[in-house]
Amino acid sequence: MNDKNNTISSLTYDLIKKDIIFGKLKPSSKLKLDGLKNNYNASLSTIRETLNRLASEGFVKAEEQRGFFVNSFSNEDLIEIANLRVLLECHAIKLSIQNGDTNWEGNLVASHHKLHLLEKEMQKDPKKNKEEWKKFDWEFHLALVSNCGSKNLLHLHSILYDKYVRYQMAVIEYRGKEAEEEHKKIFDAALSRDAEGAALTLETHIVKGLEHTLKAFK
Amino acid sequence: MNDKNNTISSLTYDLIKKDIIFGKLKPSSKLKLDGLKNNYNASLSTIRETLNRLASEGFVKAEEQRGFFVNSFSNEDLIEIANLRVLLECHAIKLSIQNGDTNWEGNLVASHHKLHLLEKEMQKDPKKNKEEWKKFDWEFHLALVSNCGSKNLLHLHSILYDKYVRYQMAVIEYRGKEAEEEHKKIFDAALSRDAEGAALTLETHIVKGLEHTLKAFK
DNA sequence: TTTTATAATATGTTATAAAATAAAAAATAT
DNA sequence: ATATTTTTTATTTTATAACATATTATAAAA
Repeated sequence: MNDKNNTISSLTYDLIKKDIIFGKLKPSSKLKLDGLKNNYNASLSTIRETLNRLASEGFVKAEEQRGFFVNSFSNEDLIEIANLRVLLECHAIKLSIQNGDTNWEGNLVASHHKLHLLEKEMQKDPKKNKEEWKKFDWEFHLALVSNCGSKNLLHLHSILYDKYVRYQMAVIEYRGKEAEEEHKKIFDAALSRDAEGAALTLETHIVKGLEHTLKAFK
Repeated sequence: MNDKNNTISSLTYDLIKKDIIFGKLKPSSKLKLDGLKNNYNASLSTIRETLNRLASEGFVKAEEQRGFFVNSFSNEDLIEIANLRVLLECHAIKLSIQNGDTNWEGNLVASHHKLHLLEKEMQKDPKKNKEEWKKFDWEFHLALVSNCGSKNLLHLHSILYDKYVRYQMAVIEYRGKEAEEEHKKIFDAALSRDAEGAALTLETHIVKGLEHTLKAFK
């Protein structure tokens, strides 16, 4: 998401997207234009613009003449998203590590450190601060792939990440220590420029997360 | 693109997208709201909705307070798109072949046959009917991957295909006999359920197309 | 080159109308 | 009497137009 919101449109977009990802707007629920108009303080056209954008990214489903709905949850969808994330993110991390420079490395160290600190806190208080966790987890995963050299790839990846995380946010339990160790392993492999190793660990990381979320849904 | 256009919005979307892909709306050109409003017979809000959708798919670039532009061409962008297409389409074709059933096979035979007929015509008259060629080429490539079992993957693939083809459409020369033979090879491999072989030939097919387009741009 | 004035354009809201869908009520058949 | 269909009513989406404001682009002057 953009740091600055110069326009009401981009602000509304960020707000609604966030509310979808964090479950304030529930899966499958109807997004009534008039309601949104009031809740987000924007005009009808602005709301429609926003929903159209979110629909083409796949957070919202647009049914012609019937309106907009928050995209529903399903096991198949989650599995698809996780698999795609594996495909793209593992590809990207390999490229990124191969191209990696000092700047990239510095950024990576910083983001892992911040994530690590938060994860330690979360082991005391597991349901604390989902938003903050999402931010740091994202920044770490972004740092890993940021040097892949493909804007198109990074863009697709960021959307898939958000879709994946929406499912995670719907689950109560934090995966905890296990995920933390995986992060550390990926981090170490990346620093030692072990592209294959990093990609493999990243894959298990995502797949384990998938399994954890699937289990919680059943 | 949708078969039916129940709403002005979806019609306008199809028309503008088509005009971008086939170069009627030139890369980097400004998309003035008032102009589009008149050319596509839609209201301002409808035009803005459309452009927002196209922007989040990456056909249009939205610059806040400055308006909308047709996404520009660059070698890097084309290379990124081709590489992503390889990554996704080769992954999808392998899954699709593994899952392939009779229905899939029938559809594949039909679409390859139609493409083949058109390609023979195009060898006589190479710059004929780009739109039709795009349609049949798309239907063949879609048939190949259609059984991959992932809606999310198919959706991403369709967008990448369109982006890739936009570059191809900007090039005068048709690649001809070479591309035709590659299609045949992919087709044969798919029918004999040789997933790896099909994926490898598909990769060369896309990469050769990339090289051809890059050469034409220089 | 910088500043100022003007024109053009994008952004945003409101009001309004038409078309389609959804919900409720009435009528028909089982 | 219950279930199903049809009709009516209400709600909602889609679409346009008119309008106000803010920003950017252009041209002229300092």
